[in-house]
Amino acid sequence: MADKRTVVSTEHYKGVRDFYPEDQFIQRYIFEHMERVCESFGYEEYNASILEHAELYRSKTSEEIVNEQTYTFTDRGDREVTLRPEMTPTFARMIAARSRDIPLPARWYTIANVFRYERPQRGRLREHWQLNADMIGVSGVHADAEIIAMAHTIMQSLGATERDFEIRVSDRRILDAMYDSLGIPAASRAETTRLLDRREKMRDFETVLADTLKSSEQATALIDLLDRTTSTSYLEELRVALEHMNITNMVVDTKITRGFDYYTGMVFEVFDTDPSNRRSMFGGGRYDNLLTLFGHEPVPTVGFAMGDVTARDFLESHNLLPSYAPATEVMVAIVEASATSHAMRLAQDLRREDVTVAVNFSGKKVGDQIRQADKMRIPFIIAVGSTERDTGRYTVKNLATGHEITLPAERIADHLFSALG
RNA sequence: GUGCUUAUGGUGUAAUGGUUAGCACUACAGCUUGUGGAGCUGUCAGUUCCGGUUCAAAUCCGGAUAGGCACCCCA
Repeated sequence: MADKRTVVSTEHYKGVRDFYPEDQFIQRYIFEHMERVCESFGYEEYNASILEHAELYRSKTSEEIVNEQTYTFTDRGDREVTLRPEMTPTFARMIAARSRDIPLPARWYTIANVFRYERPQRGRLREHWQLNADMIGVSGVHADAEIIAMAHTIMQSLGATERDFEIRVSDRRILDAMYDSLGIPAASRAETTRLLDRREKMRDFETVLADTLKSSEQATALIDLLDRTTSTSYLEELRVALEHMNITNMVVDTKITRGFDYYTGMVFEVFDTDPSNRRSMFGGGRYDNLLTLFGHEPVPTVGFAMGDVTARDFLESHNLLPSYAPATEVMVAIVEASATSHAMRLAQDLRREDVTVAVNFSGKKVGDQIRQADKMRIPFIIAVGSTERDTGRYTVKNLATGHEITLPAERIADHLFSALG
């Protein structure tokens, strides 16, 4: 054994994950469903570097997030660089940079990894992947409905039914109207909104709110207004639009605010209805002013983001995770070293017919090679030795059923595809 | 950043402060020259790290590190 002091740790960095093949399989399963749904709604895929100028996040996000919750460093050319903590500013930047060339409305999506420097806990890591889907250039209830419909369709494509989750919807304009009518100054509105976002988790909510507003009368009046507001005509229009698309698990919940300053209209969050995991999984909303950050005129935009960690937790708790299957369909077992070249040639011929083939060079006994294929859950095995080389006929064994069939090389691929469905 | 809690072979676990730290799985080798999933045998491999208390520490104490949970904050 090597000297302990010189050995490098096999542990991954704090708050990030290794994706072993079984993990990556699930990751890919989730991503493929997201991609398929987005593209079925006419969304185009885009991407960008994880590195951004730090200033991109300074103006629109709070001080604490930039200073304490991002990975920011100075590069060798004295530039402040940040590992993207979210995708929306990058999306807005890309649109603003080419706004003359991009026909609006545009529908874009990406599945990107984002980073935040904080203490990891359940559902919150330092790196996670999230789907971001945004429609830019259209305002109104039908665009809002489409975004919610995509979130809904993704949940269904992953196996969830409407009983498994609910879509809680509100509208930032409800709050704005209340702030106006109560004469709450612009300066304390953002903080008040963030406070409302945490309302359900707080015990002394009313006291803190009165403190923030510096007026217990205003606090009481605001709470009273909120509690009496069950819906708005806009949200009811939205409900109708969703019901036309057979989406019936929307509920109006004026307590949904989504903490961020940039939302300007509809906001929503998707909740798990399982009593043991009754929490917000992901959400989104309308933000019509983000392009002004780049000196651009406002452009109406609505979007949402869905993270892989919460998606995986949801699938796990609802027993919806797929069971692992490798991409490899066939293992070619070499039973005599003299047949190795012949086995590799066979594998190459099968690959040309779109069969995925791994050749086993271990030199172990056939039984052990079969055992390994079975353990790796490879469905078929073909043993190749001098007999096969000389006759040109191969025995294909289905490891799940034990069934064997002997065929000439050119008929193997067809047999496999019909057996695999 | 704060608090609570946990840490034993690769994995999962066991061990009143007192034998050589036990068991299962995995891996590897063999019983077994071309058809497996079983069985048997054997091998590799562990008390996270640093310090303290004690005749004696996996076990008690302090610190570090890492994981989990909650707070803070929420993209």
